[in-house]
Amino acid sequence: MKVKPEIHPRKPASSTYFSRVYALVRRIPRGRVATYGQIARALGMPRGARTVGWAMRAGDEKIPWHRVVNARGGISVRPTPGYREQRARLRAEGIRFGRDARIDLEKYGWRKV
DNA sequence: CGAATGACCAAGC
DNA sequence: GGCTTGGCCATTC
Repeated sequence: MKVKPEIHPRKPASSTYFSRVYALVRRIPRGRVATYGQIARALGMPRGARTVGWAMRAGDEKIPWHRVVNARGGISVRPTPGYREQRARLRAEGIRFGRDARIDLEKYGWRKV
């Protein structure tokens, strides 16, 4: 049976790109959400959505990471406890989820970017 | 430097 | 509408 690799968080990113991602994520207003791809584009990486996801995973608790969702308006990170937490936080900000646990990006999407 | 990683995305069946 | 595939790209080892 396969040994599962531990989910040790890789070192918190201390790089400029991540910092830039964090800076942008911090600007997402309460009650709004942005997508990974949206943030990536805003930073000049139209195809670097995955990298944005990494920045989140690298984890800095000071940022409103819960306001970042995927392009379908859904929450990633499902098998983790973070999923419930993210959903709870968003709902606390007045964001409603559809039947498929999806957010209406037309309504709650952050357009500032 | 090469290989692996991953909280993504768009396109194709 | 859901599942699979390939591409993306910075960071890590």
